[in-house]
Amino acid sequence: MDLSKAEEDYIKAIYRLQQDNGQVGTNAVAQELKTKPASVTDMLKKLKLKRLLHYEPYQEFKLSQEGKKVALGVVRRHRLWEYFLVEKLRLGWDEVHDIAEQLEHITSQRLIDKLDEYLGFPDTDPHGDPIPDANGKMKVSPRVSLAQLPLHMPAEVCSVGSQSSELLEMLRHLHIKIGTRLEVKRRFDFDGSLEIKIRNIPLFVISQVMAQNLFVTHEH
Amino acid sequence: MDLSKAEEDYIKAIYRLQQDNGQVGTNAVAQELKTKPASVTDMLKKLKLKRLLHYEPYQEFKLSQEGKKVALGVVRRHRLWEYFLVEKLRLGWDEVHDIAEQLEHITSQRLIDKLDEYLGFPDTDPHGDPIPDANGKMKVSPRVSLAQLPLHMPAEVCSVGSQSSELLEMLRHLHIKIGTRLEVKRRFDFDGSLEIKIRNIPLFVISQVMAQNLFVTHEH
DNA sequence: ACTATTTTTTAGATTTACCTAAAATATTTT
DNA sequence: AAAATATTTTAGGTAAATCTAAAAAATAGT
Repeated sequence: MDLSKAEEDYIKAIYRLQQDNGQVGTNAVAQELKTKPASVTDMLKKLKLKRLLHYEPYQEFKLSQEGKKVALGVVRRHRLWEYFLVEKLRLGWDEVHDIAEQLEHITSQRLIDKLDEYLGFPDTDPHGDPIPDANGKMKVSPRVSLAQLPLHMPAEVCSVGSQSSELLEMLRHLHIKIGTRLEVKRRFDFDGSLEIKIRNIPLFVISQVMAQNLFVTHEH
Repeated sequence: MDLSKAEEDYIKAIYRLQQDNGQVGTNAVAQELKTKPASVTDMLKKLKLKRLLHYEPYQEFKLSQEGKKVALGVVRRHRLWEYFLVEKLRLGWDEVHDIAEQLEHITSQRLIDKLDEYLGFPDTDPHGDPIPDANGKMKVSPRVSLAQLPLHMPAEVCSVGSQSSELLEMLRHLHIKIGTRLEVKRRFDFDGSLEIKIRNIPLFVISQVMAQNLFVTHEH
């Protein structure tokens, strides 16, 4: 079955919303794709017809098994390309998302297999998100937001909560990237800000909003 | 100005036909793009409106200066990607054309600049065709078809006349690739076949059709 | 339980890139 | 030069993906 760019975009969006929020609505999908709810309804019908989606008018909808497989394929392509763009072409991690949005729609199994091999079968993309393997499996490592990390516990940044270039640009300014080791030294009750320590850098403060968008791993 | 995939495809096709045949017609374009002459007419009007094409009904048409620039951009992207697919991902030179047809439509100047740099600013693609640089300039090396090469003159294969996988597959079978050094030992009047000598390989014969599709350079 | 609000769907248009069939124009042949 | 043939264009239609505006259904508020 060959899908259009639009179909793939909808499936990917529905998948994302399903994972993050549990339930999905036409409004949410429309917002995600910068389109209108009426257009979403049209697409839902088409995806149902292609058996990629379970859907009845006015009811909850969710991806079918087949639909999930498609979504994972798109995510896999997107993240492999992002890895390529950052690690090989040396583009900044804040400028690769939009390019990967286009590359992800190129469907050649052979291309993706070779790319994966060329990159050394990476299992996370430059933002720390897991890359599904050829069978759709991905390593989901337990992660904790910085906002929940106990004080004085050494931890390592493993992913960011969003792809927005504003966030990524700010992180670059703060010298925080995937793999950065840090520790929370203090938590301010006033506004939830955290004081952070990174090796070789003086203590500094980040907002609660930022903390909620930074995920870390730590040795128990 | 942002162009659709269809518009880029038409411009590229018209450019190719212009170079190869001099004059172009709606029929030729239609055949090249596997579409119908009526559809070509529609597009010609649109391209004229965008000032990419000089066109009046029932008359010859040709790309404007601006149109040629667009065409060279598409060709540049196509050939850089082909180079990447063969030299980096190690795909066969007979399987990269279709993939590059898709990749060529991804328009991010930044992406292409970085790709070019990553590849080391190559000036020919895996089929020996010149890659336009960022300004649209390309090194056109004087090339002679094997059918015209004088007997016993050592020469080096520098490009092939078509991208068809049938041709490329046959060349692989014959151990001929870009850079292969060879010599024409004999020319048969009967059907224009040539007897070829390649170092380390016994003499063998190729057809006239094949000879016309192989281009070589030689020291005068 | 019944409004009020929000969400979702339908109905009807629009745009892009196609198509077929027929008309208009060019070109070639006799 | 007229007839026959080619090519190109017009006219009108289709499918995909979108839109707006209005109707239908679900959810929430009192």
